[in-house]
Amino acid sequence: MAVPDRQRGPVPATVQDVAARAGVSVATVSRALRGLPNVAPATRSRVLAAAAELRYRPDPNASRLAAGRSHAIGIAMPFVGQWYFAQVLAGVEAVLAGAGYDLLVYAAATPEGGRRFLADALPVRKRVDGLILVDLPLLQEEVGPWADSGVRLVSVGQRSDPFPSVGIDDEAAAHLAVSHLLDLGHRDVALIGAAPPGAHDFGLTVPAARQGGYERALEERGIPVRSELLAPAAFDVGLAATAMDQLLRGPVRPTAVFATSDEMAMGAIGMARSLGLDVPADVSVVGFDDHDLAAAGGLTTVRQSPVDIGSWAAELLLDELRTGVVEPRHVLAPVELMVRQTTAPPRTP
Amino acid sequence: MAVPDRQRGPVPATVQDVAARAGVSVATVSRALRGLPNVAPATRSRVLAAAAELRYRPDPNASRLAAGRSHAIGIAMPFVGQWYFAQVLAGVEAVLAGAGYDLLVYAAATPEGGRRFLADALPVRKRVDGLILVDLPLLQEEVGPWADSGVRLVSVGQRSDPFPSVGIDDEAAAHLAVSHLLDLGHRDVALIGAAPPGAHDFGLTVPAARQGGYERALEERGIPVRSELLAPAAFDVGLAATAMDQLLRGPVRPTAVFATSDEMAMGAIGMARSLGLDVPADVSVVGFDDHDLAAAGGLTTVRQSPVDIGSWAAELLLDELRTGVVEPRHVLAPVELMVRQTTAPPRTP
DNA sequence: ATGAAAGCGCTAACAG
DNA sequence: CTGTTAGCGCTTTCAT
Repeated sequence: MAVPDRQRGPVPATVQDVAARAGVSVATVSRALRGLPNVAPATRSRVLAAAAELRYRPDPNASRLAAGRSHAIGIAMPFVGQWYFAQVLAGVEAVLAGAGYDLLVYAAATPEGGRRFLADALPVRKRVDGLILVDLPLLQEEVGPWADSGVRLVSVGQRSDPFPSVGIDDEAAAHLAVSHLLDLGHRDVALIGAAPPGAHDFGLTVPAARQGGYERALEERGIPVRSELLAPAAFDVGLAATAMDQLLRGPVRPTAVFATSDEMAMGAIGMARSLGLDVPADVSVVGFDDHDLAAAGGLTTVRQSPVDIGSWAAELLLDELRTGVVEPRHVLAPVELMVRQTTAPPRTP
Repeated sequence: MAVPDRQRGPVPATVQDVAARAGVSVATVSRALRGLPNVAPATRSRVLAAAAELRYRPDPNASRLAAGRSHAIGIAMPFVGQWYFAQVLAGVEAVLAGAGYDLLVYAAATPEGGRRFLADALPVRKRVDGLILVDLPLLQEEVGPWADSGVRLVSVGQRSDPFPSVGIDDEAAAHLAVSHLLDLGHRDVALIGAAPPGAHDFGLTVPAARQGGYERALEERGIPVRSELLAPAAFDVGLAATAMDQLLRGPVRPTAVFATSDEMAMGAIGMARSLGLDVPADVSVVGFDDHDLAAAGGLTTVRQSPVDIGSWAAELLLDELRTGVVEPRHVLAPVELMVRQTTAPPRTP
């Protein structure tokens, strides 16, 4: 038996082989291939030619071990299957692929899972040079360990000072959405996606910020915030539908609803319609995100571009990795109100 | 200056440290920590204790280099942002995280990108032990190089013989959807998501298989397939809306439409409604996938569970990696017709 | 059951 | 500008 089952085919070439073929030392090969200075042009092209002929590919693990850098970055988030997260991931992936970095994905799945992940930097160190945290709340006491770990952090959405971040102004965006409803004449505006009790325990700020914008918009018009109109729904379509059902049967029936994600908005609209109500005639709904399906559904919403947000986060991280400089910038991504067909003035009684 | 900016904090412990602390050799530490046999129970617990005290974490790169295995798997797909792919990714991630494997993500973005990725196995070898190909068509001549590369392959959706795969029976699923429409009495049934000209050049079989099921259902009832009712839309919401627009204005106005993804179905429905038509009274629409938003939208569709498909693919791959045995199985995942509110009998004229 | 020692393939001083 | 030479931290024969 000549070869063990795996690993057939031509034995991969190593730096040694390339060096021999080019008639130089391995050090020169390493320099030439990585584009470092202090290599004579003629030598470099000889090395390049030899490498090409041998179809040489550096072993990433050997170089990671020797250099202490992985040329990989990680992205950690609550779920990979939800629209927003998948979009951010897409944006990150595109930038990293272009830069020749590997992308590792970590999903937290539950708040506890997120806590466990953030609580210990050791498992990821040496695996990635940097990490993008998407809507995962870093606690104050975890900052030090991560800073010491050598893993560069950038956060998306949820901010994690003192690390750089990319995201939108959630408070202002929510204010924009709710003001649109108020401008139309609504006064009984419900919030689907309110900050749930306990969210603060996990340090989540996004739901709270959006609720803050909702409250400010109401208060600016002298409309009191009523807890009966506040429904948490954990960014889940089904829970949003249930919440809508209860709101519509509740003591004060809202004439309009602000859902803090388009997925929740669609769940709410579906419920309203299955209850025989017309949207927007009977109840207006404004969402958040501008989901790929929002336009098709005629959904009025606040648009953000998670793909861009992901791209910027990746670029921020790559910059930091390349320059070594940590600029604790906070990039604010734009939002825009997209008025479509799910909002209208309240029915005049 | 005591320490270089990066890499502060306690210097990470190595096997050497653990060995010293436990009073054994590094070889024994290595064996004990990995649960290999031939380690006295007492010794093992001493090593475990020492490792815990030192907060030891093996350096993945060193072990990859020495052992020649990465304990990482990759997933390659056309897009990470689309619902189906994001779900598959979620399923894969969950299984791998549980198994302690790293997950690397590669997106092809274009057919050409996919071709380039598949054309050369070298870049991923040593990075991952296995690779899950989602709807990426491997050409015959690429099989050998991948088999030789040592990277284990499993495909999802699009099949890549002789490698194992997980997926649904696209032909049968489409047949199910279209038969539902025919059972309702429709005869002019359009297909949004037809195999585009050129798809075959890339070896894509999924659109063709779904179209095959559509055609068979019609033929079984003696209904001729008319090319005017066949519209490609590249799994894109906007293109589907455009296609719907043209179909509804075309020579033979369909009374029903089968869209090969829910996203396309929703685009089509949105267009129909904005044209003042009622769904399903004026035109029935059946989708494909059972997207998270399908139920909320009352969309009739063929359900599949991409999360499960991803999980199974990951498990297949892990089995193969652990046992070394390649069982060229083809796992067929279930589908189910979900009849909701977007389909009804054609209006009787 | 345990230890000694030889690498895995590459990078990074340090010389020259 | 180029070569020599240590390692990086772990796994794995081969002894014992």
